[in-house]
Amino acid sequence: MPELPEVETVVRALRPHVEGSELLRLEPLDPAFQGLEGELPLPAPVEGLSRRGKYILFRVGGRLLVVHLRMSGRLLWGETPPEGRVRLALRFRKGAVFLVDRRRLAVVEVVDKFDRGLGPEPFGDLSWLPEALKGSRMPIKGWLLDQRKIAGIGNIYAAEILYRAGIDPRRPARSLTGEEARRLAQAIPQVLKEAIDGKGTSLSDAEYRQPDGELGGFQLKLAVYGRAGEACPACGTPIARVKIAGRSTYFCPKCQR
DNA sequence: TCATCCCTGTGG
DNA sequence: CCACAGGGATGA
Repeated sequence: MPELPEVETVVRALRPHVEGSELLRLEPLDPAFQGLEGELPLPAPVEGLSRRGKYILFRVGGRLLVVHLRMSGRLLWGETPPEGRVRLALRFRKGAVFLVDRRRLAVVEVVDKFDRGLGPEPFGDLSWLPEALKGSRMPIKGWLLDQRKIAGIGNIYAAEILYRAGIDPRRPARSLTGEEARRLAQAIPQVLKEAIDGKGTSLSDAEYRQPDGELGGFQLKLAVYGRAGEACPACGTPIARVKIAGRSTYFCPKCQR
């Protein structure tokens, strides 16, 4: 479910609640998380809350509590447990962070050092991109989804970014011209920032929520994702859907070449 | 570089 | 009933 914009939205919303607050205890409500509590020297203040790619990092007592929401995880802030399958609670004096996860795919662990082999964040100077694409025969869509190459892009935003850049998602990465690669390098941070401004994408109300339970807003601005058969906003051509690397991929066959 | 699997729920 | 779902680790 959550890609970078959703994870960033979650981190920004939780930060004022947890940063500098004392984490009192970790309650595993799902057996998979038993034993996690012993890994942290509690109680201890949360020294920092940050995001790297799609990972959420709580710095506590010199260690890192790492959360990845995968497809269906949510982090909600509240005083009492929310509806749904609550798997873990991080208790503070004034409330708690609840991990809700319908599919039980979310991952939580405690580490001393965070190293997942992630590629660079998709912001700032992306002038390295054109050169990086040259080595790969992967479809450009698959390349964008590979977290080792660039961190944080998922299935929705890969589609939206390639639409914005006017590039066919099936093209081998190394077939992009310098001009196309530069368009891509522009589209990546543009689309992601717009999605963060929109507080993320909630496609169905069963999935992504902000920590206060509200839906995101960017689903209203999606140009192609989930819109197979609908008219391209620019040219009216029906949006096509194909599978790339096992994932549904949406694009405009006329605008994206 | 690709299928397969993890897990559960929903929608066609 | 089966296909599919916003992610990613794994092994061929």
